[in-house]
Parts: sequence; structure tokens; C-alpha cells
Amino acid sequence: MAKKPRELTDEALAEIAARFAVLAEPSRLRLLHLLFGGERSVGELVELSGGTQANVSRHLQHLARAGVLLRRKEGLQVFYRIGDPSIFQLCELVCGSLEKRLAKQALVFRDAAAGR
Amino acid sequence: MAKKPRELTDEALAEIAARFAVLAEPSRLRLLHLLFGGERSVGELVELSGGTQANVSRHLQHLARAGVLLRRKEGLQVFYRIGDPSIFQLCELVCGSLEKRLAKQALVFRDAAAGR
DNA sequence: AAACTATATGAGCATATACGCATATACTTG
DNA sequence: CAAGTATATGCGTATATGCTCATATAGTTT
Repeated sequence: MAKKPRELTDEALAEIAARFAVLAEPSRLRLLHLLFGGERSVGELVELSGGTQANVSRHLQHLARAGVLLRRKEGLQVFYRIGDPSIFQLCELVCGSLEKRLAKQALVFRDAAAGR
Repeated sequence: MAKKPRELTDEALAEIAARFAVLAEPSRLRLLHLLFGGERSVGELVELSGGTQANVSRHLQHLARAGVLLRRKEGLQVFYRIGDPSIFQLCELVCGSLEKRLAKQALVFRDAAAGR
């Protein structure tokens, strides 16, 4: 399975950037993380996340419009769930890379404290 | 190798969000993409990306401070290169996921045009 | 249909950040 | 050390976006 070089029009770049932007907010990440445990209603997410109802609703819509979440309405309630499995891998990758970076920095400081 | 559940303090969330935010700008993504081909000087990147010198410089610093790029100074010139290999996988993941999403949308429209 | 509940949305404000322009800094060469 | 080149930075401006508060919409229950 050879890897083709991808074209990179301005439009494509904008789309990719938008995708990353969706994940660039702590509140949204918290909601995503809560949804890693499975489907939840807006009300539950409000409680669990500690955010206000208005903000949580907006963030969920944002994520859904970006294709990251799926929405299911049932009576008065609306349930959201992860709609794009690649999110898990994205978060794993970023967390792993951050971990490495911090570990490296820690070493630097340790060595500096030890007089190099 | 079992996967531990990760803690998610506000601080950690902010760091992860910051990491994604770095990638949430088309100009920076373009620079990254250019650097996928190997190390480049700021001047080269200015030419290749079509951005202004000031902006390119700032974006590169931004990426470097985030640990995504590495900086090497040689005489008058400064060379940047990818410093975090996970970037490749991140971009692959996002591109792949976008591709899938657009393909799905295309199907929806095709079916709609065909009278469902 | 009136009251009630869950979710979504409009408006205004505050903040972040990308850009352009000018200039500063760092290094090289004459 | 003066002039030249490559990169970085200060500052003002425009735009985007998250937040709060209030209110609208959709669906249920009595």
C-alpha cells in the first residue's frame, strides 16, 4: 500500500486547520473525553463537565458539525457520541508526544541542577 | 502493554489544546508540509510558502516553541526541521478522516440527486 | 392548551491571535 | 567599523471565538 503524496491547495489546508481547531479547546476536549466512555445526553455532560448549559450545547454542536460527534434526539433529550474513531488515535498521539517532550525537559532540568 | 486511563486535569487539557492549536493554522500547516521534505532555511520557506518574512519567522518560532520544529543556526541563516515525528501521523490521521467524511457526504448528495 | 423540561440560539463583551509595517538584532564582509 | 544580509520583534489593527445572560424552540405532561 504505497503512500501517495497529497495535494495541498489552500482550501485543503484550511480544512485540515479547521479540523485541528475543533480540538484546540480545553472545554471541547473535556467533553470528548467524557464521551470516550460512551453516549451521553447534553444534561449529563453539563453536570459532568461543570460547564454552563449554553456553552456545552454550543461546543457539542461545534463538534458535531465538524463530524467528530454524532447526534441522536430522543424525546426532550439529545444524545451525543463519538462519530469519528480517529479521535482516539489523535488524542493518544498528542498525549504521547507531550509526554515525551515533558520527560525530555525534565531531564534537562535535572542535569542542570546536577551541575550538568 | 495495557493502556492506562489518563488523568485529565485542567492543565493537561490546556496543554493538549495548545498542541492542537499550533496545528490549527493553514500557514503553519503549509510550512510543516514544506518541511516534510527536509530541513529548510527561513528564507527558503519564505519563498516557497509565499508568506511574508515576518509572518513566516513568527510561525516557525511558534512551531519550534511548541516542540514541533527544531532550530539550527548557521551563520546568518536559521534552519528549521521537523522535531516531532508524531506530526506525520497526526496529519495522516486527519487527512484520512477528512477524506472519509467528504466521501460520505458525496454519497449523500449523489443519492439525493438520484432521487434517493 | 398551559405549564414544564431539555436543548438551542441571539446579542454583547472580552480576549486571543494573525497580519502588515517598520525597525531591531545578529552575523558577515569589505 | 561601516555596509549589507538574514532573521526576529514591537506595535497597531482587524477578525475570530469563547463566555454570560436572556430568550427561543421543541417536546412532554397534566
